[in-house]
Amino acid sequence: MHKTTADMAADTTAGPQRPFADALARLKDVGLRPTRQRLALAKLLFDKGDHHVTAEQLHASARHAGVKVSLATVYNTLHQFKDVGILREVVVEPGRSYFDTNTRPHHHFFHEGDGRLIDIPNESVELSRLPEPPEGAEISRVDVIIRVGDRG
Amino acid sequence: MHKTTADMAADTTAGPQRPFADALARLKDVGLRPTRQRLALAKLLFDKGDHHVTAEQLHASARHAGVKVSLATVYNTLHQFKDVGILREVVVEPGRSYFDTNTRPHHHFFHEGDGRLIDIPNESVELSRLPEPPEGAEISRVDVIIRVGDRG
DNA sequence: GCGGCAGTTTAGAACAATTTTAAACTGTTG
DNA sequence: CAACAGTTTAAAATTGTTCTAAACTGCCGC
Repeated sequence: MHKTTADMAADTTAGPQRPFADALARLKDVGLRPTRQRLALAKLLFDKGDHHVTAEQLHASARHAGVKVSLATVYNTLHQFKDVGILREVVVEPGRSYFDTNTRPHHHFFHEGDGRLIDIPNESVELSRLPEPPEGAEISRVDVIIRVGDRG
Repeated sequence: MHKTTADMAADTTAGPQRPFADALARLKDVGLRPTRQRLALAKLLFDKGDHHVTAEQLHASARHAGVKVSLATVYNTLHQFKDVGILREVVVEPGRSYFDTNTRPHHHFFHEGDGRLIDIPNESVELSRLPEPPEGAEISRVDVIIRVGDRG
């Protein structure tokens, strides 16, 4: 009836880019138990290059791909992946979170018209002066968000 | 019973910094009818230097100051002020919007521990290289958000 | 001053995104 | 393969925000 975890791990016909084993390895690496839903979500997230998704979008593509997973689990999983550092959260719009599979240092264009988020490679932005952080605090990350609109 | 708008305009005992007339003038400038609640909110926002508030916080300080205003009106007013450019919206946390009374170009520290937002003067950040915006789009704003946490 | 209408305010309902809850399920370990 | 911790789930709860329809209030002209 259901595919077992072993069945899925054996399935090499799956992703267009990276083989399934990578998702398994990745989960083991970060110490998350490789369950059926985590493996499936990891595959959807990491088997097709850098991109951005909302929880709703990932849930939709999972169901679309025939994966039975609840929205709550998608939220849980996204946050776990973020906590262990294989995913990064980007906040650009009030009331909606995007998750970015690119965890290398980089920045973003945000298109205010259609809400699309586009990666900017780190080297394309040069920050030649930064202020001192407030007393007792240290910088954890610098986000540059370039908001764009359609040319008038 | 109630103070009239004229009564409020005549009240010079009010704000610690700028006189009330400024809020009135500001509203007239941007073409918003100076109602009792808009005047009171403008005073709370602009009479005490640059700062950041959420809708809930502004609502709380209004009621604390004895101003009778609904949360819906606070939201409406914040958005109107933003639309006419005397307020700016800053998005740093999923599910919560901050409004900034400083509309000059500048950036922010965001303290991940306590959710506090701190202004960074424009000159303290130098962006010496920026990428080309995507085809057909133009840059409307560049936000630099420096996320900080307590030193470990 | 006063009538009246457009612009405002409001309480409360409605909404959307996200989180929590408590119970059922499943990987792993012995 | 039993058992327990970790995981998933549907459903309810929460949170922040927006909408709605009705009541109210600045302001203009007389």
